[in-house]
Amino acid sequence: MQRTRGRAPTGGRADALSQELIVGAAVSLLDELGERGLTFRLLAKELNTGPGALYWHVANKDELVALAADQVLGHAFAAHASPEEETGSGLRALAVAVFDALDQHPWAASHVSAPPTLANALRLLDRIGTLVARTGLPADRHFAVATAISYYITGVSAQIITPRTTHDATVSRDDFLAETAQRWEELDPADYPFLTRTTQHLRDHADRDQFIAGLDMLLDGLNTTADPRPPA
Amino acid sequence: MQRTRGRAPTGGRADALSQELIVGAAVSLLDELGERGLTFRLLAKELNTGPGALYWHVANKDELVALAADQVLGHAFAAHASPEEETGSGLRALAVAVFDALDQHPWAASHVSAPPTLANALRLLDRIGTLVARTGLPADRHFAVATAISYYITGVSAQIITPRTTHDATVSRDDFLAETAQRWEELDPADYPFLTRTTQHLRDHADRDQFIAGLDMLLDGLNTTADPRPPA
DNA sequence: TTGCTTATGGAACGCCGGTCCAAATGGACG
DNA sequence: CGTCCATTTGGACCGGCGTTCCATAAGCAA
Repeated sequence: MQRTRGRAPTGGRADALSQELIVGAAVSLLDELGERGLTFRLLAKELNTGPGALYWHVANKDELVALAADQVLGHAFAAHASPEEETGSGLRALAVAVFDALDQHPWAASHVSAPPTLANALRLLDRIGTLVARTGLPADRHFAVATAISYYITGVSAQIITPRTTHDATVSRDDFLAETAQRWEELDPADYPFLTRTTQHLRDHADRDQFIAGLDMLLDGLNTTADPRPPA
Repeated sequence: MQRTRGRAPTGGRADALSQELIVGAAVSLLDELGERGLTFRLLAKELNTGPGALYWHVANKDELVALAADQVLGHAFAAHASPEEETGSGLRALAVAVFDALDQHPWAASHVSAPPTLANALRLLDRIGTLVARTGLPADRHFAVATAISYYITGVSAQIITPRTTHDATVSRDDFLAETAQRWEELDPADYPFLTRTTQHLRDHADRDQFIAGLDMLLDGLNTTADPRPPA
């Protein structure tokens, strides 16, 4: 296997395989069929080759999916693009861009991991850290704060988005929420005082807004500790 | 399949199978071998039966793992136990209890999902909501805030804990961090100004403290919006 | 042309999740 | 105490998966 090395020294075949090509095709298949539907046999057929050839460019399925997820993470930077913004909303915009990217490729949400080793995951953490460093925060807290934000972005996105890949595709999100809400209503209010009271909010909530609501809480906490106490 | 119904009407066999028994054995096997190592064949052998019998009590592997993860979540309540505390540290203690429970069963971290349908996931969200409701927060924000905290707890725990299940068990966590730190050091500081600067923090950080650091940021954000502005 | 490295792709291996169904079990009823 | 029947069991089996193996092809250097 070549793995880490770059392209072939020169020309190569016209129909040459490459890791980028394989990962690209994998992303398409994952979008279409989900993680369970991605198969080395199917992927090979898609690329007019055999399963064995793929293993020359990719170690195994885990690595393939990880690379595919990292490529999706790259979409977020393409959409975001502008690193030169003021601190607060810079972090906010970056976070939302990541959420949106993962939202369009739900299978990827549960495969972006930390501490990052893949290219785009590295870029993400670095950008967050750079934005955090522009705050008034003492330097020795930069790492903890940056990773906390990074963990929030990828972890909470995964929590919100992943369920969509699990549920039967035949039942819509609204129907699923309505069902869940009804089940909550049938619980004993003595055991579940909160849930039985909040079913309407469950029905009405928008995933993206919830991600942002929590994000704003987190960033508010950041500002509280960043500025010792701003004038009232 | 019986699935949702309770026990057999009366006695039943001495060596009778049950969902609890199966899930309990599954947890042991998952602790020992991880998700990939859990097999219906192996589990059946462990319980002195055949794979077919298990499917009478459990729909499929996904459900089995979800039930097992929910049982692990239950451990957190056993450790926490005291719902009658003041608001701030009540949420904090509950969150940490969940993190610790998942920390001891890493395979479970990526399988606690929301919106909850399983027993202990429901209990968790309800407790969080109840504690949030004791804050001065307006009632129409309870749902968003409670789910944000719930998402943080399960999502960030998963981010922090899950990688441990992936890495080769032969290499220690410290070695892995050292390797990663070195790779970060070798990056171009022009492309990765933050990462190349913060490798020592990566080496030294404790996972549990990082979870708590982010949690405190989030809860600070909650207090900021809860109290309009406390006296200075 | 020759020899070697790089890359291919199809056959084969071992194992898995899941289904099927013949048989065993043990109360309910007479 | 014997018969019946719903419940539950468990082993054989199926299709398909990830991965490995290896005979072969394609490009490159001499």
